Amino acid sequence: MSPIGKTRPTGRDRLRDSVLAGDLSFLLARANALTLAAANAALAEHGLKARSYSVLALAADDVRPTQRELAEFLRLDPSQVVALVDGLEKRQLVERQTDPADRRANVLVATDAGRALFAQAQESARAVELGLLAAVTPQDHERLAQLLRLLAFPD
Amino acid sequence: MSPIGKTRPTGRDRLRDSVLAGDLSFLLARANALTLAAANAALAEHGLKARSYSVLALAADDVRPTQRELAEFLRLDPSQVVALVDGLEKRQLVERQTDPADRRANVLVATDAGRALFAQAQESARAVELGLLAAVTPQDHERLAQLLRLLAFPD
DNA sequence: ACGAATCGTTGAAAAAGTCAATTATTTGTG
DNA sequence: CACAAATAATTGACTTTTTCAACGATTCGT
Repeated sequence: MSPIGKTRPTGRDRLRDSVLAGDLSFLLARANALTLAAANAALAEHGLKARSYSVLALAADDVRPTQRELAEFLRLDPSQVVALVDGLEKRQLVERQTDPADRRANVLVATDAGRALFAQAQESARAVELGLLAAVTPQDHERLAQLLRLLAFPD
Repeated sequence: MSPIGKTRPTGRDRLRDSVLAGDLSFLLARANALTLAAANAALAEHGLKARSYSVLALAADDVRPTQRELAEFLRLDPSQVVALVDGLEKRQLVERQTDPADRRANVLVATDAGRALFAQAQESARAVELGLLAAVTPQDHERLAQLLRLLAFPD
């Protein structure tokens, strides 16, 4: 046995072996930062970012979300959703339709152009995701998604 | 069998059953947003946020990180680290020591007060984390951490 | 020894987030 | 029904965070 109980790792692993590196919040933040950067880079060629991609995805999926639902779902302030939708609507990718059931609310619907662009962007997004998950088996991928869902939707 | 192949869920689940909700990037972003908000709220009573907590954690752990290492590890711009360290140093929780091996670099070290505050803050952080993971078994907790590590440290 | 690279710092500019006020509409209650 | 309270979207002001280029000090490679 070594006479020293605990040896400090050297170089690259010094920080990775710290207490902080075991922290779930930290891992989540760092994983998210890397993933977000990769996604934004890939989506840029379609003139999208992760945010606008998310909005477009929901619109193209015929979810018909109101802006308020969007805000809650994406954890944004309603005023940020206004700007996001403005951008997509100006590009004619998406349309505001006043909800007939509640004329205060706007329901978001993708245009044909929006659906077409989303289909393309989705390809890029998928490719990025596969790249990031290169070290993860498909089973673990699904498992990870399940566990994250528990954190993302606590109720 | 129902004559309709696919039924749209109603109410709360409409968005949760969308394609986007299966997206790992999205789940990561939303889980991170909720976790970060909870952490910040809990750390506020110690005058910290997730960022400053992270820096303090590494300093208190005797990792002796340089500011550049901090920036890479926390995925921040070096200039943001300057501001972060300034704040902690003004409160005498942390000290800049010029690295004897490279006098361009500052190594971060926690003061006794910093270690004491960190110990307290760590309690709050742990409590929050447990709260968030109420629906997750300890085994799954560890599994989640492992999988996140793969995303957070791809190399 | 000397040019190129690196570390921390500064400051400016862009982007993102927060918040209160406003209008239009709906909901709940008498 | 009428009317007060609540809710959806929007706007504008304000703060915080992010991003970037430039700079002095120091180190590295040759």
